[in-house]
Amino acid sequence: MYQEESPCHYRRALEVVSSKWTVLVFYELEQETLRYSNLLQRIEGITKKMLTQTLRQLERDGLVHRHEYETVPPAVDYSLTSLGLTLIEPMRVLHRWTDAHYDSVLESRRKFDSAQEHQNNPKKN
Amino acid sequence: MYQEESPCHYRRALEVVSSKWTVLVFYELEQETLRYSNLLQRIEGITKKMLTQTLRQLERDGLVHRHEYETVPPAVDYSLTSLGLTLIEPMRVLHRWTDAHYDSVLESRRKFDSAQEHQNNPKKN
DNA sequence: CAGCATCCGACTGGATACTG
DNA sequence: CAGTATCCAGTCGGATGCTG
Repeated sequence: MYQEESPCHYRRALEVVSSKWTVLVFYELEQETLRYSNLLQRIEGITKKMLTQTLRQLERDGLVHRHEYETVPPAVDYSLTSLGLTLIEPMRVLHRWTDAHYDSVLESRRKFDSAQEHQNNPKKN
Repeated sequence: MYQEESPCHYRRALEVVSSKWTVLVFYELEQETLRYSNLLQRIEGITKKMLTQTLRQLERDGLVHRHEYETVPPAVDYSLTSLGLTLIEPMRVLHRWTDAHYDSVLESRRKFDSAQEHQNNPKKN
């Protein structure tokens, strides 16, 4: 069983995937190779700094391939590596869970928060 | 396809699961109901503050149930809710990916880092 | 075009001490 | 026992400006 193995290992691995922008970059690259500026446009709210940082991380982890064309001005495009492709299915599973259960999470939060309210303002009951 | 749906939605949902300690707490509770102090002992390196914060979040999200016994001194135990149980399989899938591919990630990092070294110190070649 | 460098406020999380 | 409160260093990430 998975319980017997190092949970730290597991946790560190999750970090590969769970940073704020990683999922969104992955999301775009899953469909097609894209250039830096394409990614910048498509991923709403991301800054150059964060995009670069995220791509570097993914490249370092071997999940994304960076291809630089020797042109002026420079052009660079990014695509998933074969290792990156293996992550798509696990991410889909998580995505499916999201679709199926995220409403329940939101619902639970509402209940929890209003319960907290009643704790703090038990006046009008 | 999942691409057509809001990636933001997806990202926010990932946050449910991807905080530093969440996975480890889940990991322990997957097997059995545990008391606060049990969790504190079992999860190496976690502080009371972080454990409490993580448990509160999970409770708020409806993934963990908090049961408080009206005794002195107080006793509290935690278990997964039925919603929490639905998350186990997705997490297992991610875990399996870890086992299968994390070495590749580490290997890729080594290569990337030593390539960076050569960039910075191209002396001895 | 595809970044890198810098500044800086905000948030995170660890250590420690205290409490019903 | 199961937390809460406070302090504080470190990190994250946004804004802005510069460059090959």
